[in-house]
Amino acid sequence: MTKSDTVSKAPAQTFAGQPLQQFLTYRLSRVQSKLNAQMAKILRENVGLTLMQWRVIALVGSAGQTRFSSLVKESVLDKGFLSRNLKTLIEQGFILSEPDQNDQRAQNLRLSPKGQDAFERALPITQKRQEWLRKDITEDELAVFRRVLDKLETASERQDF
Amino acid sequence: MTKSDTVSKAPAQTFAGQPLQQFLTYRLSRVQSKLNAQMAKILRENVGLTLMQWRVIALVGSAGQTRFSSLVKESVLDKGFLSRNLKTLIEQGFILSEPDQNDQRAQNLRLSPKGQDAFERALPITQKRQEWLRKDITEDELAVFRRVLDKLETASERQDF
DNA sequence: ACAATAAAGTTGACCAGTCAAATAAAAAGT
DNA sequence: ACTTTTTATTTGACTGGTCAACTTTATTGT
Repeated sequence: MTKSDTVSKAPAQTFAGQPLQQFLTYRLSRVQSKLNAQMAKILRENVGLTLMQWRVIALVGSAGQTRFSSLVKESVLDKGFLSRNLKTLIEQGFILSEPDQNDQRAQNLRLSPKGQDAFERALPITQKRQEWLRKDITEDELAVFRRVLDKLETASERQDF
Repeated sequence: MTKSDTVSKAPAQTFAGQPLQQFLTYRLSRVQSKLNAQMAKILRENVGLTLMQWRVIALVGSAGQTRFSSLVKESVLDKGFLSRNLKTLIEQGFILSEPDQNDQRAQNLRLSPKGQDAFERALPITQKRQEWLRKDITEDELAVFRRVLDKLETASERQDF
């Protein structure tokens, strides 16, 4: 219709000789960002949480009583990142922080009732979504998928390119 | 040794019922960031380019003479992102920008000799690395991998969760 | 007991990315 | 010819995320 219904060559293929790297980088990040976007939407609509809020709440919720440093170790999140997000969640009343008796540096973290409630409402939804995502993927496919990711990860760690 | 040799449960598994979402999100982003980091390193050491410089140079280089707007369409990059990066690459002398004769809004872009040189030096390296990455992955595995990504992407686009 | 070191958290600075608003020129409609 | 709409590009503002420096409190070594 529009005059600039531009020629539209095969979009990604235009790119000279980079099919795999192209494919990998591009697809990986695209899929990931779509998964995140969807998850964010689901959480927003069903529980009223942002992805980030959920991440941290899930972390604390499934750990029970923890300390900041344990979270940093268990999750793979950055200290700074976690610290800031935790702070806003505490301000928002999802998480309670109490100074540790024995160690004045440390703070003990746990969900507030409000946080616990959010956690309990979100959890089954995330599980349901998980099953939903998986339902079209066979065990075999998933196994291969994991294996390829492993191989890629391993390769990407090697120095001897 | 230390008194706070904290109990250290199985690290990732601690996380309640999220294996897949966990797995997907976490693994995907990890693999991706490792691939990027490695690529960045290779480019830095062998060609002296940053990943970002390379991305844009590769884009312009394989397109030949283009316009900004075409790049935006072909790549999936954000306008703003591209505009800024292009600007710095022009300042750095990798890319030449000439106003279009017919359309005063548009600029024609192409690699400068310096940019062309960088492109030609980087290209074979990226291809070599690509083969290197692939060498442990069979055709079948790759096919499944793609298929799973497709399925995930499709699922992540659906609204009817 | 006391200096050196390490651990817990916080903060500041910074880069990548996304989105939306702004500017400016061209094309279309009347 | 003149207003409206579209297209091209830039800029600003904001989020997510990483890194490193910094403060405070414990721990360790002497």
